[in-house]
Amino acid sequence: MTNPNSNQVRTRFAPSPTGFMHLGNLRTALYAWLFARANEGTFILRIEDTDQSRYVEGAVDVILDTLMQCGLDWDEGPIVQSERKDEYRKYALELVEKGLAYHDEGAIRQRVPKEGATTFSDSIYGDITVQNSEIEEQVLLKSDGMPTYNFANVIDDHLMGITHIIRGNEYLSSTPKYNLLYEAFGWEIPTYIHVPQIMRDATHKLSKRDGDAYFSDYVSKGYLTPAIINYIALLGWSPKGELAEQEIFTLDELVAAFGTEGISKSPAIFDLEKLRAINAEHIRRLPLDEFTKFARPYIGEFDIDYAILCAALQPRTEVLTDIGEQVGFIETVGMYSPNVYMNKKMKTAPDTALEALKAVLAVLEQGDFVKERIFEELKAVAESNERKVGWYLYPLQVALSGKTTVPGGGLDICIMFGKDESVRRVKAAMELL
RNA sequence: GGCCCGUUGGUCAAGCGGCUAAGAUUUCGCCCUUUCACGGCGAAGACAAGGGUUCGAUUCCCUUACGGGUCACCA
Repeated sequence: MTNPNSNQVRTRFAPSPTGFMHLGNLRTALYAWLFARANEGTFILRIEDTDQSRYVEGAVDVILDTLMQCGLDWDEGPIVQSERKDEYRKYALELVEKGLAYHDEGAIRQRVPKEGATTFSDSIYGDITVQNSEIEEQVLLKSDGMPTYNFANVIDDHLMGITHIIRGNEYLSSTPKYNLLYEAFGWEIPTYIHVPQIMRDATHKLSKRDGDAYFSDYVSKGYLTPAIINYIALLGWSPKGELAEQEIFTLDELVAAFGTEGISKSPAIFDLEKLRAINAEHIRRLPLDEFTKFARPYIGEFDIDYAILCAALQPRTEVLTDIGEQVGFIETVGMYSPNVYMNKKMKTAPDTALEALKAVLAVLEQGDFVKERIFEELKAVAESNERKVGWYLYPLQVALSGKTTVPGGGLDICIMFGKDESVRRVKAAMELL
């Protein structure tokens, strides 16, 4: 594989192809990638498929596609463990020869000293000591010839020259076993970086059965990939120093800010509200044409001014799926109660609407159909009657949409529709009054 | 249950022996405003409990409580 002698940082992401991409796994991949990139190191992808019974067709593609979509490019791999059976067998037999492992019912087990203790050091949790009597003599090579995760992991991490092992802290308690293995082979022990878990609530992990644990779930729910990455980066890690206040990050900014000092020891609860807020901020920061590209599929095809609509939609969209409901009035006004004309602040009511719409219609029909002109003239009308423009514009909004709230002002959607459609809708609304 | 790990507002979190204990989000006010948003300003809300150590503990140590992880020929 590669020379294990280089001093360069080498990290890896080593998922099992068992289904969709879990957010916890994705975050681990993100940290490993960030650490490699932040240190100008190498990021390696390895597929841990030593349990054939758990293999899911297409799962490897999901892993590759997700990483690519997220911008987590790998420099080496994917290395597939099931293709390397002979390698593991060789090392297992070497241990047997040294007397550090033994055959047991077709499998090969690690021999663990009965006495003494094993101490390992973790960058996040510090030194952890475990009595050897607590460590079980685990299987290294299964009777089907495949290595166990624990064994293949050590062999591959060494052979691939991994310098920093970044993984979930569910592996914390099996780490002494790895050290014993490294020592048995006389290999250098890598730096361990165990990261805390992502929880659904105080007592449950974010798990598959909740239907909200997978990356793809959130993409289909209208979240932007960079926002998801941004959010999960912050689950268990926070920037230090001058960047401590920053919360919105692009992937490049994360690379610049990332460091293991910022990784937390305690688990983090996944909070949908916060994800929404971060997603909303990412949406607001999009250039209008970018936002328009994302928004178009949620709007549909109409003869309207999309630039006006999308500009109005952008600050009002927290997740892309918010859009549909906001634009429903474009296709058709639908039924609505006259009470919709009631607005305390604008001092409008069903019985003031007709007079307002008459005045509006006159202004709409007479001159150029541009926002500034229409607004100025309506304002003049309003002032001469000692009223606010809203007294006219709010009824216009209702006439055009049948809604109490729309994206943008009444005049904005009027321009968005254009003269013909607007006049048609205003007249239709007046018929109902 | 044994072993290991953790515990700052509802949530994410800063803090690393001396602070009126940051910030974000959420909620609620006010301002801006052609609705609603966005934006601006403000408010509410936290060191799990008890012992030590110390002139002084959110910070260090111990105990308890609570939570999590792990004890597979799964990863």
